Amino acid sequence: MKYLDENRTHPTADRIYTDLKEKNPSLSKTTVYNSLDTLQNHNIIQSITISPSELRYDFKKSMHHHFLCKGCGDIIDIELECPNIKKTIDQGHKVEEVHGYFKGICKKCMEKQEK
Amino acid sequence: MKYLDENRTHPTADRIYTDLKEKNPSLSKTTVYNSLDTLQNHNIIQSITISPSELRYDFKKSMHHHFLCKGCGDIIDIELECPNIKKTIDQGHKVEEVHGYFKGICKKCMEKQEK
DNA sequence: ATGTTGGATTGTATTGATTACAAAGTTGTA
DNA sequence: TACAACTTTGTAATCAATACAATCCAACAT
Repeated sequence: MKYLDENRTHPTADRIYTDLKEKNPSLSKTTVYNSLDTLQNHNIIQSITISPSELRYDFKKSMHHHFLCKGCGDIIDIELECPNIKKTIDQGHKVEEVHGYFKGICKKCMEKQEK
Repeated sequence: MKYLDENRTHPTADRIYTDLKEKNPSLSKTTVYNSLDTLQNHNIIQSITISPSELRYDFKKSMHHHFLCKGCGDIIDIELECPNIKKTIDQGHKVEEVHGYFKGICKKCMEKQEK
């Protein structure tokens, strides 16, 4: 939990495992997955299915969107509310999570390309 | 392509494979993945990363959002434009794809629960 | 201090979607 | 028919995530 609070980079479970293992060599991958599950069940973090084949984890704060750069793979927070969940609720569905993802090329990569 | 046009259920690659194999028993899974890749590169279909561990495929039409039911696993189209991509563009990123996902319990499952 | 009990941690084995790749099949053209 | 380019197939490999049994550890009772 501390790690996710200090690393707002939407890391994968594997990244978390590798980084934490440095300080705590006995750490097992299962423990990482277990802890992530627990934190998720308590609504402290959320998992992000923005990139295929792996989950990203994010400290839960105010509703925001994510931008995945196809160039460098970074995920950038976009502070943005979704203004029209209403329509979904009107159709009779119960909305528990809202995810907004954009994909493209981030500012940094755009600038690199121009050189 | 025809299959996806006729089955707007956001199927997995495996579902497509199983269904098409009935009419064409020699079909290989690799062919399905290859074809999906090709269609995707030509911007005819899109892949949806709404559920962890598997990709869903969707015929590309006007921008719309998706609702994943945690009860039955169905994915429902929500006809909804995202009104504020602008903010992301303003920050200097180049937006190529927009994905809006809601998760919760769909109308059908809600009604079942009430019984 | 010793024993015991329940929950956390670990490591290994398994699953399942996707990709890699080489072999076999197919099509068009000269 | 013969050749080249492309598609399709099947098997093996990859890799994130899960299952599960064995081990560890802290708190508490004896």
